[in-house]
Amino acid sequence: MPMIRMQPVSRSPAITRLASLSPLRDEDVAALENAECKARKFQARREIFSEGEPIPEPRILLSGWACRTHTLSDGRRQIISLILPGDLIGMSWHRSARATYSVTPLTEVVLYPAPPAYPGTNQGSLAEAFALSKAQEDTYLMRHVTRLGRMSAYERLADLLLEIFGRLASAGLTHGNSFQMPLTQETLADMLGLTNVHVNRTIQTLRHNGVLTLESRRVDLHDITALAGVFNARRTGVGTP
Amino acid sequence: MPMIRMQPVSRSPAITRLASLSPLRDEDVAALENAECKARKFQARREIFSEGEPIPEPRILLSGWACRTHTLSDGRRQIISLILPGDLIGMSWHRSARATYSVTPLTEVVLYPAPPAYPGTNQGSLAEAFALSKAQEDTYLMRHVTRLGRMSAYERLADLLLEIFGRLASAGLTHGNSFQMPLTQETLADMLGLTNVHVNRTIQTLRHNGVLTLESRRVDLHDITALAGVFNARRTGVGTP
DNA sequence: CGAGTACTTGACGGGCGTCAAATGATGTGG
DNA sequence: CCACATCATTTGACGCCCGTCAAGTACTCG
Repeated sequence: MPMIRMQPVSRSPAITRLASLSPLRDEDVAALENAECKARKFQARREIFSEGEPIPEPRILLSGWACRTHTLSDGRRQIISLILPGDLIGMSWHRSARATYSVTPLTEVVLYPAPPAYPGTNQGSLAEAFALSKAQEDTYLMRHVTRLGRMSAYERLADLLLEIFGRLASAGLTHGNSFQMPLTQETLADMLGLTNVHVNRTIQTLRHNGVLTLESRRVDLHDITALAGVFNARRTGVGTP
Repeated sequence: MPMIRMQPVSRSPAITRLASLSPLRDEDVAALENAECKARKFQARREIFSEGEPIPEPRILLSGWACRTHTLSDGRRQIISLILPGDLIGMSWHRSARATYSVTPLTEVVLYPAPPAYPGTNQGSLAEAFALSKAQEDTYLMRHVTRLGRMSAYERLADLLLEIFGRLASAGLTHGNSFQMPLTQETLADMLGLTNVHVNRTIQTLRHNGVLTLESRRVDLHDITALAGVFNARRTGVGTP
């Protein structure tokens, strides 16, 4: 039998995820793997950079989970977006702009500098992957707005878990219908605009309805296609109903 | 007395706003004014483009108000962001990406093509203004998430009006503490994740508390500095409290 | 002048916040 | 290896903010 050329299984989740956006050339993969020697580790809850500071050089999240947060003067905290392996940190439209959010690891994380393939400079496949990653990020942010503005607690949680599942799947971090989720219920509450108590009750309901299993930081979504159907956006495009 | 060189008062709000981001050279202003001959008018509520469609060429909003919206399959509608004079429409990280939102005029609007000064290609002041505009847009989107996730109806409304005031001010569209706001209470509700009924009650309370006057589409914020103080973000940057 | 749209107000109910406490998990030091 | 502190999860009681339903009042426009 002839040998079949396969994706190396050793490829990191971060690279898997970027390659899912735009098929990477060997040189791109090499550039990414090269940069990994400059990887740096950050502890959970120790802010990587904070609101008001200049945004540091663009980096890629190699492993672990992080988030962008915004905190009001009285301490209320809102998680703006999740940052998962393969996501970009600190790549913005304007280099010298100051951060209007903080980036905080939710677990121990490893970051490394993004190879210089900024979108627009050339049209290599890595630049394309970066551009698509940012475009996707915008989309998730907008979905998050809809989630917070127009969904019930029950829907918010289900919708968020679906998003996380999809994102982790593109990094090869899911197994069947399940994945590891290192978020406390308090963190989920800060994402979803709820309290930890109500997140807990909502999880109970989801469990009771057979939608998911959630134990020891592992989520199993029992019927992903059914769930996904519930949240499909209308695509009519004929003005307000 | 010697003549003093002044900004031409005839400058459009859109150009005023872009110039506030990065001081524009005469040639940039000329390019913008040139493009105005290709301006096109859109009626209120007639979608400019819709979710799922490819994003058309980048344009600038010259006059009127528009918004990005997302509609769930059961008709619930969320306004993702406001688009005001001088804002960019359809400029994204990835040209070929499809829209995950619709753009709808809230009033009659006039758009015209953005001169080809895409961020990154050159570092002219117009490209800088565009990049800063997009960065600002991201910031507003993130503030919107915090608003929806962590603020009461009363705070959401006050905070939104403050944002609108600031944005209109940079376009020269405010007069003292007041501005024209062509939004119905239903539209405000769709922005703030509330119902029109509750928006109405909340406005009553704001009026009663002497925070604002709002009649015949004109808003007057009575104490802007006091209001702004309430919503200042904490800037400690020393981890979670 | 009638129809449509936006604003206003009331009554009522439910989803979610708040407060409090119990139980379980995790980790740390002696 | 166990005592103990800390943190996360769970559950209950209670109340308020905001949604829902409904009706009535302005305002605009053909």
